[in-house]
Amino acid sequence: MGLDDSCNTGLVLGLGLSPTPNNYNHAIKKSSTTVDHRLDPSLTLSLSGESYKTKTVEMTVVGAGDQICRQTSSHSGISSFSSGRIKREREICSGEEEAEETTERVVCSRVSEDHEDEEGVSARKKLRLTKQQSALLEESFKLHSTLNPKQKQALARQLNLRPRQVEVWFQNRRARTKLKQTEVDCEFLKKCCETLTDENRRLQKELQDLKALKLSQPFYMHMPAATLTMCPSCERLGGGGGAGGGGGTVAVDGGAATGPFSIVTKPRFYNPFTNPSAAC
DNA sequence: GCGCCCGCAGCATTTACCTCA
DNA sequence: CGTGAGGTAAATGCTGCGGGC
Repeated sequence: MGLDDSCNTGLVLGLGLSPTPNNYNHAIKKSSTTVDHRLDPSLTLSLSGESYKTKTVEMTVVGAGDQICRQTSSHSGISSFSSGRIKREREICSGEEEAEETTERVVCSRVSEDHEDEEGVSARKKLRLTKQQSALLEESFKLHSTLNPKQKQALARQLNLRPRQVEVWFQNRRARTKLKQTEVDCEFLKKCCETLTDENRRLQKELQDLKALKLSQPFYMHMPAATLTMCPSCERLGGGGGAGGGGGTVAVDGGAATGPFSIVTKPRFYNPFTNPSAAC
């Protein structure tokens, strides 16, 4: 992630406010679903955002029959699905049933097969994807973080999974990516905050030193030039105009030639958002 | 053109299962 | 062996968007 990536988000770090990065986390957590309306400082974690539109695909909900064959686990590995999401189940499942003969792949289960116990409580068993399946899904995710129905279908067929499972996997995968990115960004912002705090502290101290210097040498202007002190950090002559500063804040001048000792100054205030190398 | 409804996809959040220390 | 934490598959509810009317 480049620094610019996280800095073009309208995020503002304000010095002088108590740095509480945890608020950031909270904000992200609560900005649910209204991605477009984020006004709070936030990081936009945009994924590739392929947009596609599909037509309704009709399917027949197949009855029982598929078996779970787990390669690496000793559990039965039957995945169950609540029947409440019929809409979701209305996906193309053609071809899934073709995979019955495979000996090594996970095969999807069906709603009707989902054993409910006597009380009718569905027993949700967790499917564990094989390494092969995970690897292929990962590969696919690298190519596209979202899938169109055809891709989903093809992938599902390839993996002997139901399209819904592929879809869920991609959803969860996107969520994990986003979470990871959020953590990274949070760390980055913490560092930025620390850096800026340090910088501010340093500048405040520098200002105090300059003020003290000015007080101790009130008539320095009449002294020979050789005795003038030079600011060690910015190579600006001490006692230059406008060193008064207001209320503890450090004025960052643009190097305008106003006083008798005006020198072109280096840009002193460093903004981690524009100076990535120095920031973190 | 505009508003309404519908279907769909994606997301955030939650739940539940599984593994492992 | 029991347990808690962490990972993750799956469920649920909501929102935004596009298309049809």
